Amino acid sequence: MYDDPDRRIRRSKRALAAALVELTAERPFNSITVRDITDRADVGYATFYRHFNSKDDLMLAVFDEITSELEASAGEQDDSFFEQEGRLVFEHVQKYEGLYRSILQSPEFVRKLRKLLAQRTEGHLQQHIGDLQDPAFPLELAAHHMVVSLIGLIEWWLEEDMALLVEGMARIYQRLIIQATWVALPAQNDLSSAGHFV
Amino acid sequence: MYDDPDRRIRRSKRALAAALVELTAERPFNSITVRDITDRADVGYATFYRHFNSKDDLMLAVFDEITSELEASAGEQDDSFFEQEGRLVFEHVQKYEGLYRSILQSPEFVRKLRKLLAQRTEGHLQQHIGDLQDPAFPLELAAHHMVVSLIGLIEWWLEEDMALLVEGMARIYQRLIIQATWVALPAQNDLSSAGHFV
DNA sequence: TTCATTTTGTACATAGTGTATTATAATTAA
DNA sequence: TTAATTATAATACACTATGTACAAAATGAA
Repeated sequence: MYDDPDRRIRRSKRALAAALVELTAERPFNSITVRDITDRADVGYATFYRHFNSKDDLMLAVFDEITSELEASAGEQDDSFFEQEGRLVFEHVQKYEGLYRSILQSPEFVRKLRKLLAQRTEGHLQQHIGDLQDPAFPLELAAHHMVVSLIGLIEWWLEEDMALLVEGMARIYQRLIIQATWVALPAQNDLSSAGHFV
Repeated sequence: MYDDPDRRIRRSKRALAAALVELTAERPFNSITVRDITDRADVGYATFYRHFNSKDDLMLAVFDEITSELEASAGEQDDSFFEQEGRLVFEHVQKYEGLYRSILQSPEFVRKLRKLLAQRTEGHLQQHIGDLQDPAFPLELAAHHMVVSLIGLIEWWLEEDMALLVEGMARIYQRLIIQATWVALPAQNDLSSAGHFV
């Protein structure tokens, strides 16, 4: 995003992104106009449209920026993926609170976040489970459930102004979502086989 | 909503509500304007604003209308609440598919739907569990989780164009959400005590 | 320094919202 | 049935926001 050879372009994009982050920390995403962003960034109104197609487009770029950071830290973990994931995610939320609050208000971004997480989650489930699929309970649905629940947990945490510690949320996540989903999977519905998850 | 003494008011409101339901079955809620609704309802543009403050306000009224129907059927059940709930909800979704698709696109209505369901769910949990609360895992969070997951399940079902039967979804709901959440609750984390839920 | 490109400021077309007005029509209450 | 009341339709209007167009000025790359 900020890798253009022309310094003016880098400067404009950076200013617009920073302005959006600032504004989303102050008030709801819906209430922010393109003019608000360009004013805050101290950039001409038309300049915005040279680099981004819409307000959502800018948000998407910012979103990609910060999620790649989460992806990177999650990528370092490997077989201990599910144990670490909760902590990493809640730390990330804590760091980018305002942005998460905005993103979670916009169905489009929630969809994007879901897709990102669901893809990873299904892969990891497949890896742990093998091919013991039940057509009455697709693995894809299990992954979807885990992701939706995680996002729900994040929303609840933010609504409660992050009263619980990251570690507490990670533990609840582990128990209520990871472990619970594992147990509910048709092929291995006893705790003893839960392996990594318990 | 339709209980005004003046027949003209009833007629206008009914026409506007029906038009919204029709339009939401055809295309996304966001893309529908007030003018679209009044055109479809064959009602004057300004008339809309005599009865509703906004497009959302109308949707809210329609939403209240159909959820009261769900509430009524759920109210008939009592101690077998959690067993029946899944089937009732998925039947309701099937009946009002277009409306659910619209509602689930709007964060505001999702919030309202959540509140409605969460309140009921927390009450039922309390009733089954008593006062064995753990501050590290509030009952309110368990209820929130159940509701968010249920809505997530509905969304997945709609995305898959309701390929699974109502009964199948109800069974998955029972297993993946009701039973799983019960097991994850701190005080009774063994299957044998699950009582109603297993 | 030169020259290509970006930026700026502004104007404009478009689209949607919500309010106001007024003649007309429907409804209620008497 | 009639009179008073009230809703409706049609339209105009102010307002807000979006996204595009264009010429002049500023800036950066070479």
